[in-house]
Amino acid sequence: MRTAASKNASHAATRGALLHAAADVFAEVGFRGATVRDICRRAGANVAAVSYHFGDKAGLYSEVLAEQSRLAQSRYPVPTGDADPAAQLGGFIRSFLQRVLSPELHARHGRIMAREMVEPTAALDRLVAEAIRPQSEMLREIVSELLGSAADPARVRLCGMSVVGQILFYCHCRPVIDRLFPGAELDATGLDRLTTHITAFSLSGIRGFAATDTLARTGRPARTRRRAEGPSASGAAKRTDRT
Amino acid sequence: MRTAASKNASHAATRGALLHAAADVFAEVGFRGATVRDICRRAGANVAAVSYHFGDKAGLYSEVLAEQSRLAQSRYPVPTGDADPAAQLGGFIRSFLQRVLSPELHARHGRIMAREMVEPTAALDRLVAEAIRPQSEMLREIVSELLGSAADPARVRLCGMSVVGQILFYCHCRPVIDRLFPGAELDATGLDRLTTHITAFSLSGIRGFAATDTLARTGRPARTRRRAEGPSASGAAKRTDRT
DNA sequence: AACTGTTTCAAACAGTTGTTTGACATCTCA
DNA sequence: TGAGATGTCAAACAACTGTTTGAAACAGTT
Repeated sequence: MRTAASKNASHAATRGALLHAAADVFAEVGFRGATVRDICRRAGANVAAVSYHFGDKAGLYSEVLAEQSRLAQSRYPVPTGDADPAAQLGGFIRSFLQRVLSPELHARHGRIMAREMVEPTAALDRLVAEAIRPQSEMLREIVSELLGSAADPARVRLCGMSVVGQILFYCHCRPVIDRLFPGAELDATGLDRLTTHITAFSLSGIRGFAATDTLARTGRPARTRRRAEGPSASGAAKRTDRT
Repeated sequence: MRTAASKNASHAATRGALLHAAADVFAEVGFRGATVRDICRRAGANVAAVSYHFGDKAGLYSEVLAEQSRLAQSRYPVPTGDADPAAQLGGFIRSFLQRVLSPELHARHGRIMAREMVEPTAALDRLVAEAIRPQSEMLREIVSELLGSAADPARVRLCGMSVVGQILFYCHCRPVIDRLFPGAELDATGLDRLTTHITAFSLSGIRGFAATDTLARTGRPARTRRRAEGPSASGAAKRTDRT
């Protein structure tokens, strides 16, 4: 049997060093591109260490994914308060952006998550269950409040994805953005600008749908107040967006 | 010297078969995951064929990327007409969605592009120059018209990215979406619903910024007409969103 | 000191990778 | 027909992959 705590400090040490180095390597070149030799070299450990501590490369990756997810969540949690829905949405967007784009987290967490979403491994199911679905549920409640109680659940989902899509774009397409608009850094103030823009854009977008229900509740036909819009815009959307 | 056309039909034949098979394989497992042996097996060609026809694996990939980009562009071009800006935006969004999500193109073009954006190879520069930047410029002009002539160029850029972000989300995060909301297929009618939603959402979002300028032109202070919003919403955006 | 379980390590293993090689087949043009 | 270019092919090459092995180093207990 093992003697509780003191047995061997080196166990936790090399295990931690492996997780640390692996996060860097996986973020840089992805799961496939990463080699256990490279990871172990950076961690100052032997090649066999991965097999010993995590079973195999996939086990190490899965652990890195879970740890990065926890770390980002505790570093920038979604602020839960009794604020109005608009402020709640702003808080959700801000914390989300910080998790995937803040310089401290993008290099590892953001890039690893982006890769995992585009090119999923067996670890994605666990990630969805433990990290992504709870976030999705939070956003659903916020958008639902903004749209009004009578909102179509499908519309709530679509609006939620419109919000998240805007956020993740800067994470997933960073290489393209850097080439299209060089010099547009994403430091702290850049993140602030992004937060305010996406929040304002999304609030307008969501309220464009909410207007219908709001007016409906007052008994006034929604159509009379709508401005003329493009043919494929909300006019058409009202009839077709069902599921 | 080579004798023009008739020399060897097998040249173009195996070259085409390689491009065809390579597009499938690269879409399925990415550049790194693809093996030239697998590609050649599917193409019914010898292992040495890739080296002979394209120099190396990277050359083949670069050619696949360029060909897929041309193919998608010619299959679903952005409709250019003298329609009003709102309809133009709808057309842009529709064609973009079809290129990356329509069943015929998503399996190859959409997935390859998604991978290339998240995990770029040396071929990304060419792709940006030949395919992405022209699209970006088209969108810039549409959004610019919607926002009004006095619009801040940075705001135009941000709005454009908000639009594209919504679109690409369904392409990049498809594995996650399938797990979060199983059964939500993306057939032709699903694409229609998506088009109308994103168009309506974006028009509202963009017009939320345009309102300021519109009101400013009438000489009326913008603030007086604004509803109360979240602190991090458009109120803050007005002051901070500059670059 | 001897014993125990734990952790590290150099070395090796078996398999796959992209690419090259030189022989062979096929075709064009003189 | 024969010279020469062009395309295909099986085989081999060298490098790298994840993982395993058995011995050695280590720490704590008896």
